[in-house]
Amino acid sequence: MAAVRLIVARCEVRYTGRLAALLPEALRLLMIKSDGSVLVHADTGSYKPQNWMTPPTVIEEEPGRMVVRRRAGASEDRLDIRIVEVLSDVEHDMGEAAALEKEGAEAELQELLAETPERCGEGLRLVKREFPTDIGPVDLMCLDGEEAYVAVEIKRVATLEAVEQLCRYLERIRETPGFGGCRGILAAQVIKPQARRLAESRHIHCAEVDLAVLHGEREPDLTLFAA
Amino acid sequence: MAAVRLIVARCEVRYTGRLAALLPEALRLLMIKSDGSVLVHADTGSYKPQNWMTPPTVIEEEPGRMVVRRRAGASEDRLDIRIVEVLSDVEHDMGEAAALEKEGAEAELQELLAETPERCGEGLRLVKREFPTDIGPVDLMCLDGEEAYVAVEIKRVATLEAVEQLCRYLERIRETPGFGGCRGILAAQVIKPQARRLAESRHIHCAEVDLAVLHGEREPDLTLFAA
DNA sequence: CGGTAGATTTCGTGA
DNA sequence: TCACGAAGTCTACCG
Repeated sequence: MAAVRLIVARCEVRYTGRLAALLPEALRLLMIKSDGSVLVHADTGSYKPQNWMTPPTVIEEEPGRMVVRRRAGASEDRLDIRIVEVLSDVEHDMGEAAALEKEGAEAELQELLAETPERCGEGLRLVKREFPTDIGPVDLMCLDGEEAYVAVEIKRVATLEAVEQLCRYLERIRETPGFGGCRGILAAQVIKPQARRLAESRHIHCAEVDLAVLHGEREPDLTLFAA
Repeated sequence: MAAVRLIVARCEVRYTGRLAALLPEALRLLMIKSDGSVLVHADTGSYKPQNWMTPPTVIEEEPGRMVVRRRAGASEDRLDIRIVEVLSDVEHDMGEAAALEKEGAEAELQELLAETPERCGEGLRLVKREFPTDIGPVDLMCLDGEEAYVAVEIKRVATLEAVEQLCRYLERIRETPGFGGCRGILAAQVIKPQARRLAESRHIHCAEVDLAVLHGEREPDLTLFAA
């Protein structure tokens, strides 16, 4: 049954599991979803609940008290809600909800750069997307004008981590016969200054790419949502 | 005014900003908090809203439509909500909500290990917490029984990243006069197998620490929540 | 089920 | 304000 239950109550919420957390007594909003999720929201603190339990859960309810348990191996996670006063308690049937359609995440950036790899570096042409190594796939494997391999790591925002990730891959790739001279390129919409410095000190080229420009170069009717 | 407005409505939600996302028409729960946050929840998909806008926001409302805007430099983020049918629209005053008190996060682990550094390695004694390097502070700097420096990186869960973070620090520390022989130790409640392998291949010692044991060794009345 | 990487990450802290 | 690192991260994907 696809429904959401909303309770506005004065309550105290205690979480024990990976850590211990106490939410002192106050008016709060409890949201209980049909998949067993329990969210405790306040009137501020957007997006993230103050306290919560992700499914699968077992919910025990008695007057003045609600206990939400989650079984995941040895460590028992639980949410103890001590309810002092209930101001509202309603349930809404929600029916089916279609999935979210997204456009513009890293996956799309990779798609666009696979179409025009020269945006990452002059003369580049694509060899393979998701080029496999034994520790995971590199986003793009290309060849440059001098027939040398170039591994491209793509990020929406490139941080130090991205540089490290690319270096891990390069380490492995260069051990592969024929790939000894493989270069690395970090391509991202935004490259953080520290990431750029580390990349340059490791002889990794940085390419900041503009999504709008990339979009302008492809067929307009390929975009998900027309204007 | 500390209040939360809850709307159950059949609606379509479109986000444009860092990416474009479309949520097709369906029954959804809209939560509007007093700080301007707008959350769109479905009956499943716990914790995370399907669509949202973080404060500060400007909300325009007219029959059948709600537009939430956020100004942050050049890129205009906006949430367009086309409302077909409103099933419920209520507002709840929430009063003040005290902050969450936490215990058991990485900060506490660092505190406990600073008190008993020998838990990370035999004969260790603390020199300094948050020992500075030019790329950021190392969690603990210690001396071992042979008067050699040891840098300790503390994590709740240690992944590959943690190893690389520690390696970055060690690189810098060892360039400092007097610290040329500085060793590294990775201390965590949980060390992922791959992280352990990488650490060992880089001659970094791994120490899995038990929070309960550490707790048992300190003054009982220092704990946040008594039993 | 465990591990890795992405996220409109969000959130806090320190410079 | 900006940048970095933690998070009960959560979530999707791949083995």
